[in-house]
Amino acid sequence: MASQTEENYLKSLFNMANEAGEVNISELAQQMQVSMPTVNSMVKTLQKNGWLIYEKYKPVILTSEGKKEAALVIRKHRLTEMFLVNKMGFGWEEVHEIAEQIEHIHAPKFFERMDEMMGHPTVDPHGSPIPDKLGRIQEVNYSTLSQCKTGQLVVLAALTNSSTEFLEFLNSRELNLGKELKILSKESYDQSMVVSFKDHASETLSEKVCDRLLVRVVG
Amino acid sequence: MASQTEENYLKSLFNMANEAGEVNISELAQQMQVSMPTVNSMVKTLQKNGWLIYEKYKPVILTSEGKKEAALVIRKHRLTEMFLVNKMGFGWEEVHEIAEQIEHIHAPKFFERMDEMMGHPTVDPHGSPIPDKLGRIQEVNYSTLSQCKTGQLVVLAALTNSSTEFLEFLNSRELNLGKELKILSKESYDQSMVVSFKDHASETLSEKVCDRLLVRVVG
DNA sequence: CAATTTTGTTAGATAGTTCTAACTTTTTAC
DNA sequence: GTAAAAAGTTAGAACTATCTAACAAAATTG
Repeated sequence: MASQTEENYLKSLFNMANEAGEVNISELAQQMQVSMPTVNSMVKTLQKNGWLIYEKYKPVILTSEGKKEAALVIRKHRLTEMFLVNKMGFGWEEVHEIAEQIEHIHAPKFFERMDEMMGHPTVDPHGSPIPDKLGRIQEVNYSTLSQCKTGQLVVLAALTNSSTEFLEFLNSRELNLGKELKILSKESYDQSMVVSFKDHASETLSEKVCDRLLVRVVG
Repeated sequence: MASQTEENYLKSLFNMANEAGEVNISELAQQMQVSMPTVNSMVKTLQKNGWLIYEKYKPVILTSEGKKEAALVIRKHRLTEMFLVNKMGFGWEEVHEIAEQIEHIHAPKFFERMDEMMGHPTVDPHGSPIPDKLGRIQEVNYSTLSQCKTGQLVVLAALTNSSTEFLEFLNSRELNLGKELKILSKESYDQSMVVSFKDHASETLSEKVCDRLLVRVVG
């Protein structure tokens, strides 16, 4: 069984892996907010425990067991976030830090019960997919709002970034998942976009914001 | 802030303290399932951090800060147990191990929300009092069923032991908190008691069981 | 391609929590 | 009131997760 620290490394590795499934030591050190020697010794431990493959001066690669373990921690995290929002009344901007702790609880029944109570949700409050009990994650590919064209009708489905500040920004504009947006125009100078809500006035969104909004095109 | 290990020591110390508030090193070692040298070094740490008073070869005594810290961990434990039973449908025999982990979560809002959702409960599913936000614990003094006399009418209010096995025994007899029992007789040979339930046949309970049932006398 | 920068490794140290072995103090019991 | 038992302490070690300093390899860049 992975320690809490190991679980956090696995989670980061899972989230950072590129197409080749590789992650550099320095990237991981930055992500984990520890020094490179710390990562160096930890990847040796993780390799010893079978979670990843590591060779001197090479990027690390998760094994399939490592990926599964990581996905199961992410499952606990995302189920918890969903539970906190749907069953306990928290805002989507409040749940990350709490879930960051609860994801390390070893109590299968507890997470099973959450899952049942919510009717087996497939995404968390930020639209990220919840891996299944076997650690399989169903990838959905949304477009960023930036990639959409003027005139398109889209539904806000997920976020590429879920920082508290961004979530609070979205709250202030009443931009929540499921919101239908019509793209009125795109400013070629700064890539900002003007969108209208179903029943509201129109709103201008900066490129930075548009890059972080994942949408499903519906018309 | 106390570490998870420190919190566990404080909790045990709080629960084990006698009238004088004293706990021996060997008792604590047994309770915590570690060696005496481990306890010795940990009580030095706990003293350094202001949680208790310790002198060589003397029993240890919690400071008021130590008591408060312990009570707040116990509060989180008991609120969690109550939440698991009342809001998530767990049985009272299933919740201890889960609460044992969740009690170490640092997220005041999370426990506040549980407390609110349950309408500020004062006891946990086993009848133990839930300390308030300031760590104050309201002591109630029930009698054990053993101490009661033939003919008395009592209500099951709490337990002196909440082991899974005992709770499963109580489940098998449909003995839950709030149950009204009439004491029909007491066997002087082995101190076993015959009680009748409101709407059931009578049942014989051994001394061991009667010692572990805390009741409120109602008639 | 050689110099510099970036990335990664090794060595050695620290802090927390635990252990065993050996020793000391306190308590118990004849 | 001494001898044995129980309780407690010290010393020294291990393991996990971290650090800094120093060095080495790989990548970048003029």
